[in-house]
Amino acid sequence: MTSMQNSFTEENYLKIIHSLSGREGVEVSTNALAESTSTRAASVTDMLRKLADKGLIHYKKYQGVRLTDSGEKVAIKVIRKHRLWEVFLVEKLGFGWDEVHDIAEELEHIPSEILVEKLDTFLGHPRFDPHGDPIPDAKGNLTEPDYTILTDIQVGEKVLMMGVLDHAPSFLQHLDRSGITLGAVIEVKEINEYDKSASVQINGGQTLFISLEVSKNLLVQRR
Amino acid sequence: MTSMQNSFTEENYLKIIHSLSGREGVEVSTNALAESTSTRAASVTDMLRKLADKGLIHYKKYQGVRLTDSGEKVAIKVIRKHRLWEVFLVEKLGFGWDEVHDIAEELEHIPSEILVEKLDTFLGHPRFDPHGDPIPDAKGNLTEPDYTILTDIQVGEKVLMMGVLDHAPSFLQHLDRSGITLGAVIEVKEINEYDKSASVQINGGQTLFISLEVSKNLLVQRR
DNA sequence: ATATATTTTTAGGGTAGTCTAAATTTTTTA
DNA sequence: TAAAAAATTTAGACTACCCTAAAAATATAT
Repeated sequence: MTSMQNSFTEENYLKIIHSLSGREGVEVSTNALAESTSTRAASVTDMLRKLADKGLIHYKKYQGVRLTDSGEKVAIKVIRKHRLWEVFLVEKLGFGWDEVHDIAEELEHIPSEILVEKLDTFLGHPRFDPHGDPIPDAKGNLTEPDYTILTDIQVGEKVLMMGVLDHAPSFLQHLDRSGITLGAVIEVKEINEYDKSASVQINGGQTLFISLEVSKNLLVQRR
Repeated sequence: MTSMQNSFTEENYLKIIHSLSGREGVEVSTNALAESTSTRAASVTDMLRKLADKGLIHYKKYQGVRLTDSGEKVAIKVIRKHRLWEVFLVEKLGFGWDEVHDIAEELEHIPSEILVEKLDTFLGHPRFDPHGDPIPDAKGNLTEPDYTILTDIQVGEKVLMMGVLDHAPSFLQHLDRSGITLGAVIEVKEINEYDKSASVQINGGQTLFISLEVSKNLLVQRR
C-alpha cells in the first residue's frame, strides 16, 4: 500500500490523460495534453517524466503516454469525487447543471477516502452525475453505459435523453431553454437533408428544431 | 473591488494571525506564527513581507504583525467557510466533532462566494459550529459570545456547556466518553483545593470528576 | 527518398513557498 | 547598563510547476 499523496496538478494530468485516451486506452500526445491543461508542451514533458518516475504512466519519449493500472486507479478516484460533488451541488445546494463544473474541479482534489464514502452514502449512492456521466463505485469500477448519439437515431424513433458530450455552460443553458432535460422522451419527427438539422418532439408535447451541432452532443437510449 | 485571489498558504497565515491576535487585535510574533504554521521563522518572515506588500497586514520589522481591515475580511471569510463546512460534515455526513477539523481545513480554501451562501442556506443558517464557535455572517460580522471558562464557576452553580477551547481529537473523544456534549447542563458539586479538580453532575444524572486541564478547556454559560 | 513541416524534448530560467546557517536586533539578566 | 540570551531577519539554496527558445525526432509531401 504505497499511499504517497499525489498533488493537485498530478491528479489533473491523470484525469485528463484518462479522458483523452478514451475507452480503448489509446496513446495521448504531448500537444493534446498541453491544450487540455492550458500549459505549453515543454511543461507537459516535465510533468510526464515525473509521472513516469512515480509509475503512474507508461511513457517513452516521442511516443505518447498511457496510464498504468496504478495511474488509472488514481484517475478514477478523482473522477468519482468530481461526479459525486456535482450531484451534491445540484441535488442538495440547488445549483444548475451548467454551474457546477468549476467548483467540482476544486472539490475533486480534497483528500480523505472517508469523506467520499460518507458523501456517497449521504447522496444515496447515485449512479450518474447531473450530466448523465456514470459515477465509478468505491472499488473503482467504471462502466460506461452504451448510449447512442442522437445523430444515429432514425426518423420515427422515440428515445430517452440520457446525457451530454459537451459540458459547456452555454450548451447546457441552451438545452434548458429548449426544455431538453435528462430523462426527457425525444421523438425524431424529421431530419433535413441539407444541414442534418432535426425536428424533435419533447415528452410528447412541444416540437422544436435542433441543429446538427446540438444532436452531436446529445446521448440517448433506445427503449 | 480589488478581487485579487489569495493563495491557500496566504489564507492560512491570515486565519492564524486572526486567531493568535485575539479579540483585542494584539501583535503576533514571528515565532508564534512559525509554530502555528509548522514552518521556520525565516519562512514566516518571507511570507509576512509578501502579505504586507499586498496590504493584508501591518508589519514593521521586529515588531510583530497585525491584520489590516482588508486582511481581517479575508480571515473572517475563511473562518466562515471552515465553520460552515464543519457543520455540514457533522450534521449531514455524520462525522464526529473530533474528526472534522482536518477536512474542513481543506474545504475552507475552495473559492466561490455562491457556494458558501448556498451551503449556508442548505444548513439553515447555523450560528455555531460543532465545537460551539460562532459562525461569521455573510457580511463578515463575527460576534464572540461571552462564555465563561468552567474554572471560573463556583461550587453549587449550574451552567450550560457551550463550547471548547481545545479542538484536539483526543480531548473531544475524552468528552464523548464522559458524556459531556454541547448543551449539557453541568452542576459543579465540589472543587478539590489541592489540584483544582472538580466533581460535576451532567444533566442531573451521572456525577464525574474532571481535572483542571479539562475544566480550563470547557466554555460554559450561566443561566 | 529527400526536403519540409510538425511535434516533442532539452536547456536555461522564473515564482511561490520552503529550508539552514549566519547576521542583526531586541529583550533579559546580572 | 553592559553582556548574554532570545527573537528575527538576511543570504543563499531547494522543489514544484511553469515559461521561452533552440535542438532533435517524427511525420508529411513532393
